Amino acid sequence: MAERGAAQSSATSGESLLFLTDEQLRRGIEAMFFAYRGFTADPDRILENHAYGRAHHRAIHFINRSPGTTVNNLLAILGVTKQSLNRVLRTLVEDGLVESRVGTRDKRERHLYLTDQGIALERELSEAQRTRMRAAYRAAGPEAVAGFRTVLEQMMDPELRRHYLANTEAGT
Amino acid sequence: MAERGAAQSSATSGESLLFLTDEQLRRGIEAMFFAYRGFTADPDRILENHAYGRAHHRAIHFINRSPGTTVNNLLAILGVTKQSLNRVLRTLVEDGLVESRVGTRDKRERHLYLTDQGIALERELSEAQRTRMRAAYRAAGPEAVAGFRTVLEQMMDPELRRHYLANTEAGT
DNA sequence: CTTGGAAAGTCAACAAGGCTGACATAAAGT
DNA sequence: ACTTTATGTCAGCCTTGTTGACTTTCCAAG
Repeated sequence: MAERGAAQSSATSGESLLFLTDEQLRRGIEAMFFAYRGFTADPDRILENHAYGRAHHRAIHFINRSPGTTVNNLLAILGVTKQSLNRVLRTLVEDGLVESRVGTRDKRERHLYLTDQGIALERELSEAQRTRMRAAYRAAGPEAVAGFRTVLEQMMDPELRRHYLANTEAGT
Repeated sequence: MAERGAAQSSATSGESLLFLTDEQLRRGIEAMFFAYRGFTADPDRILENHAYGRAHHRAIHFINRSPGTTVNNLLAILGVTKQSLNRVLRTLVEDGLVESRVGTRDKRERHLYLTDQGIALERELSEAQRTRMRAAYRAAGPEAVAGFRTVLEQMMDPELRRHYLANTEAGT
């Protein structure tokens, strides 16, 4: 009962729009919630042993993706304040996981690189995450994976979608 | 360069396993990251106006999904400590969005219900979230949506998958 | 060459929302 | 009667986000 809204138009159109009912949308919302929990669970466990948090993981991930990226660029991707990011970067630099090099062209900029130690932690974290993702992909099959990626891309803010698409092959 | 691991077996097997390469997995990981940001962006904006946070949203969502649910049940779904959840529930009850009724069969239990005011906020939040999800679903199409849901379900911890599957039609 | 503004860093203070540990109460179960 | 379960609460801690103010560095335009 009480399934209003988009569901109604399914009779209007030729094709079935049942996948747009509020009920189906609610299912999708909960799927995102529960899946994201699984998505972060493995890295979170590893980070505990290193006295780091999810914020450190994010920084490490994107520095690894685009070595030499600037702080400003990272800020745009992560969407936090520079104070927040700086606190995380400082501990990573102090602990010898990240190197911050003054820019050659523009010496105001700091270019960020993972050290060997940083690379090691990145591997540990991303391998755990990939293992879960790989199992999910394998179980779901290639067509499901294509749909998965399509829907996720559509859910992004346009601003962030740029960052997602930006590294199709080059950045690594 | 340097695309090792699962990619290799693509030649071994008959079907293409290119969707299991580390590069494709990394893309999926970033898709989850950026999409989840979009997923929470709209409700977060609304919550700010009401001086609530994401934790309140989660509680409201699952109480709405399963009216009369107990505190213990909510704890299992949300995966936080009772102290953490209690802090959130207390403010929601004080503000008149949630009603906590002593159980009839077992008087130790508290059954949680949204008040009219709580229902109003839930609508506002979920409608914002559904609007984005609906746009993404519509743009991606039904087959992509099916794949999306399949992969997400595979990514969940088995324990949480139970809660996801538990309310196929009944709970609402 | 000076000056305006951008990029980056820092300090202080605060809030949300996690956590642990300890303890209280009521009710159910044995 | 005793134990276990469900819930609530107090105190204190941590991470990670926030704002605001301020400094340093340095490019670039006047």
